Amino acid sequence: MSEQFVQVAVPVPMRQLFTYQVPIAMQTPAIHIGERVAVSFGARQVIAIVMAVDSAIETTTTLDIKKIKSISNRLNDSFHLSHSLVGFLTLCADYYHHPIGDVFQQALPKLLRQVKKLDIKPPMVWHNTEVNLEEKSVLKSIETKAPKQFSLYQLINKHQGISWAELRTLGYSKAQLNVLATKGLIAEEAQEACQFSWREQDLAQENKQCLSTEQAIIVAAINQSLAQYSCHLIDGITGSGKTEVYLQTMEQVLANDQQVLVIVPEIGLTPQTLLRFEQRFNVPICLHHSNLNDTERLNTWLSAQQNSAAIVIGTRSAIFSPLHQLGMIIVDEEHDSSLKQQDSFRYHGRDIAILRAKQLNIPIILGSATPSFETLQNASSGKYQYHQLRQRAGNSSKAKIALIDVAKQQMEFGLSGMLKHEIKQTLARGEQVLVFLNRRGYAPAINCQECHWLCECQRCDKPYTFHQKQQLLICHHCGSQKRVPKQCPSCGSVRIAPVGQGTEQLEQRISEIFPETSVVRIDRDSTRKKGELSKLLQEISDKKHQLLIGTQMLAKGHHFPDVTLVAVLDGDGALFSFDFRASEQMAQLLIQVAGRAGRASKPGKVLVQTAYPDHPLLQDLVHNGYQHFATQALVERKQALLPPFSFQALLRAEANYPSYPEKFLRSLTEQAFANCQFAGPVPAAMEKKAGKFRYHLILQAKSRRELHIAILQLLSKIADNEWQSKVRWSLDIDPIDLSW
DNA sequence: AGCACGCCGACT
DNA sequence: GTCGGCGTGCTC
Repeated sequence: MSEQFVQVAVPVPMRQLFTYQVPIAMQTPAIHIGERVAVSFGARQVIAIVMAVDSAIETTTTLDIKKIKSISNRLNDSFHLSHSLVGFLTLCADYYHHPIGDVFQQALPKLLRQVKKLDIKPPMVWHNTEVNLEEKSVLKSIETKAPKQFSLYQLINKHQGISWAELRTLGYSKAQLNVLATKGLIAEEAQEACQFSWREQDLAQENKQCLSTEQAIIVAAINQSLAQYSCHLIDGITGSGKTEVYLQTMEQVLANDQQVLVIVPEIGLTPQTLLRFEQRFNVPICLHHSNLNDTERLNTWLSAQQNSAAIVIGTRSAIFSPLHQLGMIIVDEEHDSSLKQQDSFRYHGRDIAILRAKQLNIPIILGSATPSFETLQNASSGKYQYHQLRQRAGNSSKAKIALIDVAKQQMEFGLSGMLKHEIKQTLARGEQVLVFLNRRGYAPAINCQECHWLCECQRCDKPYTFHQKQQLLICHHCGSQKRVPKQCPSCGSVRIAPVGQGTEQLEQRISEIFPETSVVRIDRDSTRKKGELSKLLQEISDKKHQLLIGTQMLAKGHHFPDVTLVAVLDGDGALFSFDFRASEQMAQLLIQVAGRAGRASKPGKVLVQTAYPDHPLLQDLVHNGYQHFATQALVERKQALLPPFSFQALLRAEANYPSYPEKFLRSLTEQAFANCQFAGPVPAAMEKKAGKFRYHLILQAKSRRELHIAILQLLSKIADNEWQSKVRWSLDIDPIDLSW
C-alpha cells in the first residue's frame, strides 16, 4: 500500500476540484470514480464525489502538500454514481461552464448530499388482495355506490405494485386508499427490488390505437434507428396523436428490456397523460417532479439505478436520473420555457437530454405543436429527423384565431363589445369560455388622482401590484409587501386609486357582467394552496364553472374540451418587446391555447384583442399558421445573425452599489476576444431588483466552438479581475430570457 | 455557498 | 466593557 490521492467535486460554486488523501485503511476495496465520500471542507463536513484517483500528486504541483486533508469516510452504500453519469455531468459542467460541484449537487437527490447516515426503506406499493365471497359483494356495491373508489380498485387491480406518488398524481387520496384497505380489498407492501424485464402481457394490446398513415411512418422511422443516436422532431398539432407515437415507439425499447425516460414541462404531467402510460404498459413507472418528497425522490433514483423502473417520467431534473439501461429519451413540449432552469445552474432540459442521448448512443424524440426556432432550424438543416403530424384525430378542424381591433371598439373593463357578445353567445350554448390576462393581482399599480404620484417598491423602482383580497401592495419582482397608504405621501390627498386591471379585478368585473355565470380564476394566487389547482381543474371538467379566468399558467398542459371560446385580452405585450424571442413565445402561446380549445364535435375559437391588428407578425400567424410564421421569422433571425444563427452567452453581474456591476463588466471588455463579439455592458431590463443593481454583458459568436473558447478566456480574465470579489456574477449559456 | 475572522455601533 | 451587524477572504 502506498500513498493515494483523489480529486473530488465539492458542493460549492467553484470551478475546480479538490485533492484529498485516502488513508491506507480506506484503500481497500479499491476506490472508484463516482463514489461518494465525506470530507472536511473548511470548517464543515460535506459529501464529495470522486472524480479521479491518483497514486501520486505530481498533477497538482502548485498545491502545498501540508494543506491536503484525508477523506473522513467512504460512503459504502449502493448510491455510487456510474461512470456514465459522472461523464454526463462533467459534460454538462463543461457545456455550461458551471462549477462541477454545483452540477452534482443539483443532480443528486437531497438525501444523497447529506452527511448523516441514510436509512433506506424499500418503497411501499399497493396491490389488490384475494377476495372472498363477502368481499366480492362489497366490491359489487362499491361499483355502483362509489365509482371513484371502484376506479381506484380497478387501477390497482390492473397495475399491481403502483406507488402512492402515482396514485396521488392521478387524483386519488389517502382516504380513498384507506377505505379500500379497511374493506380488505387492497394492501400495501414493500416493493421487492427486482430488475424489470419485459413480458408479453405487459402490453395492453386492447388499448392500442390504430395508427394513421403519418403516425405509422414516424413509428417505423424511429424503430429503424433504435440502435444508435438519432434525434427526431415530431411537429404535431394538438390532438394529432403524438402520445400514441411515443407509446408505440416505447414498446420496442421496453421489449428490449431497456428503460425509457420521458421529460415533460413543469405542469405538463397531467393525470390523463400518466393514465395513458399506465393503461398501455403494465411496467413499473417512476415519477420525478416537484411534488415528491425527499424519500420519494431517493426511491425514484434507486429504482432507476437498479433497473427496477422501466419508465421514468419527470420534469427537467429527471434527466439526471441514473437510468442504468436507458434505451430512449422523449422530451415532450420541447419548446416550453420551463425546460430551462432560470437560476444557478441554468441548463436546458431539452439540450442536455440531447447530450445524454449522444453520450449513450440512443435515440431521442422531441415533440411539440409549436417547436422552438432552434429545433426547427436543426430539423431543416438535417441535424434532426423531421416528422410532421398534420391530421387531427377524428377529422376535427382546429381552432380559428381572429383579431379584435380594440381601437374600434367600446371597451368595458378591458373587454371589447364584440368580445362580450361572443362570450354571451358561447355561454348561452352551454359551453365554457376561457379568458387570458397575464397579470395577476387586482391592479398593476396604484396612484394619486391629484398629483399622479405612483406607489413604487424602493428596492426595485417598479410599481407595487395591488391585491384587494389581502388589502396589500405586493412587489411582484422582489415579493416585498406594504400596507396601502391612506394618504398620498407627496401631496396629502386621500384620492388614491388602482390603475389598470389584473386577474383579481377581472374576475370581479366579469361576475358583474355575467351574474348568472359561475366564474373561476386560476393564477398563482388562487392556487397557492397545495392541491387547489387540481381541485379547480376538476371542477372545470365537471362543468361547475362556465367562465375561466387565468394567467399563462392555464395555457400549459391542461385540456379543456368544453371550452369553445378563448379570449386573449392583451395580445400586444410581445409585439414591441426588445427581446427578440418575445414574438416566438407569443406565437407559441396563441397556438397552444388554440389547440386546447374545443374538440371534434365542437370546434373552438380564439379571439385576440389588439391595438395593432395590422401588425405583420399577428397577420402572418393568424392567416398562415405557426409553420409559416416560424419560417419567416427564421429568415429575419438569419439576416440579423441572431440565434439559432449565432450562439450567445449572457454574463450577469449584480452588486449593492450602482456602479460596480458596470465597472466589472466594462473592465472585461477592454480587450477584444477573437471571433466573439460583445454587446454591452447594458443595464438589465430591471436595473434595480430587490435592492441590487444589475448589468448584463452579452457574448455572441458564429459557432458554438468559438463561443466556448471565448468564455474560457473570459473566465480566466475574471479570475484575476479587481472587481470580481465586489460583485456577484453568473454565466448563462444559450440564454432565453434576457430580462432577468 | 458556508463559515470564520475582523472591525465598528448600541446595549446590560 | 460585550453583542452582533455584514464586508472580506478562504476552502484541498
